[in-house]
Amino acid sequence: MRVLPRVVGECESGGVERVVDSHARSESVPHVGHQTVSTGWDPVLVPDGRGATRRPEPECPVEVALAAIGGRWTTLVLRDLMGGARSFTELQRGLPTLSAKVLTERLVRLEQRGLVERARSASFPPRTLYRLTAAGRAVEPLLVELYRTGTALLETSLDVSPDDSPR
Amino acid sequence: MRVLPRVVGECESGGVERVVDSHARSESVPHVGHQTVSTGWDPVLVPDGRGATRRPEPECPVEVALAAIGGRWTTLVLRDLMGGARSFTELQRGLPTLSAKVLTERLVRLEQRGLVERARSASFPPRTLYRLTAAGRAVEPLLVELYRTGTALLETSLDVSPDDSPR
DNA sequence: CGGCATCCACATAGATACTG
DNA sequence: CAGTATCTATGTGGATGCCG
Repeated sequence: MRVLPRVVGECESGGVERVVDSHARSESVPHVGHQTVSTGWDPVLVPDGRGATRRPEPECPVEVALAAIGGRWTTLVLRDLMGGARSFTELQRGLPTLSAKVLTERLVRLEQRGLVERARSASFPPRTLYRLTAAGRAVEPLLVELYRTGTALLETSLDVSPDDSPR
Repeated sequence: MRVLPRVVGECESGGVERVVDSHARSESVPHVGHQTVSTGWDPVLVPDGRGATRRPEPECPVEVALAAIGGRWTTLVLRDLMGGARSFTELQRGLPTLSAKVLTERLVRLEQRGLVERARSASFPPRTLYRLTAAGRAVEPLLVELYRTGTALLETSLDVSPDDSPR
């Protein structure tokens, strides 16, 4: 993904460029700090300097969001966790063809990113519950928007034919 | 993404399930047609049957949206095209480290999906212009939402450390 | 139950070189 | 200008099997 494939986004920090020949033309990207400054792009799309980048940068908000939901199955896991805490096995039951390996990977990543927290119960049988954190719940509007946009695309170009997406 | 990466989504059509043992428990996914029916998930996340799936299905709106923006560099290309029509070389100038091969791939996919249209001018020197279609413009709110969510994630979990996302 | 360790297959990104 | 053609490296998903 991928997704991602990873997927993509946009950023820019301070004076990171050293490979490109950038110092003779100040035409665009006027070395913005962090606030709303004219970047040459629509300010709705690029509200601050972190989006004014010429390549995929991990610190770019778009990249951060894509990384959070990126990877096959991830949005489905998030969807199921939006309904409340789930155990490993419950998640597997909800997604029967998802292998334990991939589910583990997804949960580890989501936990590393702070979207999910793991709670092991000391009782018997031992149970591990996964639940969304505040950060995890913060992606719900994004999932809704993905659904909405996908619906719009299906209505606009009603062909799409067999899929061959990168991720 | 890889956005991509592959990434993920959710769907369901008519009576597609034949692998799973589904006919003794009508607990969830009550064989919904297309309208708003109780699926066991939050109706905000799963407004219709296409989102009530147990695996990534290409017809699911979420998958469709992710496929549209999926793949490294794709959101950056879309961002630049949001500013108006661009030639191949102009796009390359805006994204200097993006190889011609990948840019070509992205543009072909975006065109196949109906998000971008190509216009060759008969004049000399020959110029090819890429511009967004109505469907392409329809993804702008999604890009905005990605930026917003990414910003929220950066504020919430201000660690994220070096990236190791799948896509 | 809740995973981890392997191995495999394939898709994709990137670099490089060439062309109508 | 606007791509195409290769080749390679890596990553990511899936299957299978084992373990505390």
